[in-house]
Amino acid sequence: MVTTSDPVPGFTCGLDATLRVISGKWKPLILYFLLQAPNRYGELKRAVRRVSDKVLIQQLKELEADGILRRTDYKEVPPRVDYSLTPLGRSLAEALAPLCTWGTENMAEVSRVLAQREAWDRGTG
Amino acid sequence: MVTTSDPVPGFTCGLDATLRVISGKWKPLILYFLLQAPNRYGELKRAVRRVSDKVLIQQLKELEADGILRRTDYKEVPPRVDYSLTPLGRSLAEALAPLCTWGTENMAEVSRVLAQREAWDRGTG
DNA sequence: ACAAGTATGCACCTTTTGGTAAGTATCAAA
DNA sequence: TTTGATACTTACCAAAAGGTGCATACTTGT
Repeated sequence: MVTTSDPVPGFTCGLDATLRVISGKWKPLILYFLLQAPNRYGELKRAVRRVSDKVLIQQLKELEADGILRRTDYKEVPPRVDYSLTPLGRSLAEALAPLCTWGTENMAEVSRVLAQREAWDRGTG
Repeated sequence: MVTTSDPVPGFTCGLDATLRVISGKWKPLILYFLLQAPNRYGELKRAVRRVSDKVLIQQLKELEADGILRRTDYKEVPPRVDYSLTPLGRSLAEALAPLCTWGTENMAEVSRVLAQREAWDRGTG
């Protein structure tokens, strides 16, 4: 099979386009927290529990490059930087809201099912 | 640092829960296509362009294990199997709709910005 | 004097994820 | 009879993604 690799993708649909922007282990969570308000780097880092510095910075940079968020460096010392959503970013974060709701409503179901899958993975994997 | 690994996660929020279910390169696309037309393996494979058999099957299995979709094997020969959303799956797929819309509305922006990032990645990498 | 907090960068390494190519059983069309 | 379609499976491998730990430069609190 010849996986025709397009130099400029050309998405199969809107969802495809969106996924290119939000794929990254912590990106949706970053957007979610930024929508509520926390902005300084340290706060974000504490909000997005268990993320490593390297990856958090990296994903913030990508989101900035994609015009989703804006970085403001106050040039103070000790360093003070904050991150906020651009209008584009805000609209994206809002589009994520139904997923939050879904997760909240089905959290019990999800955690049950995920626990099962882990057990099963250990047997199969 | 000691990354406290929880045996049973305990999500930080609803979004976190949802992400556990839909993470996988092609899962959201699978849900999206199944919402429009519950259907056969081969059709799905053609719809989700560029996915490999191995991964498509694997993600279908996980979604089935998670109660998102249902697999029906007609026990015919040549094989005939189809996949459809469960009610839970349908609600999830519906929650994805705003992301499709967002992607469609901002597709130009997204592809521009993504092309830039690729160029930049090659410089920085 | 020393630790801690601040926002990052970097080298190195592990884990996770996904892809390739081959094979299975059966039937129908060429 | 060879080919192709069907829905998978498996072994092997490459790439992507993420994590760890150390370093920076300056300040505030102990």
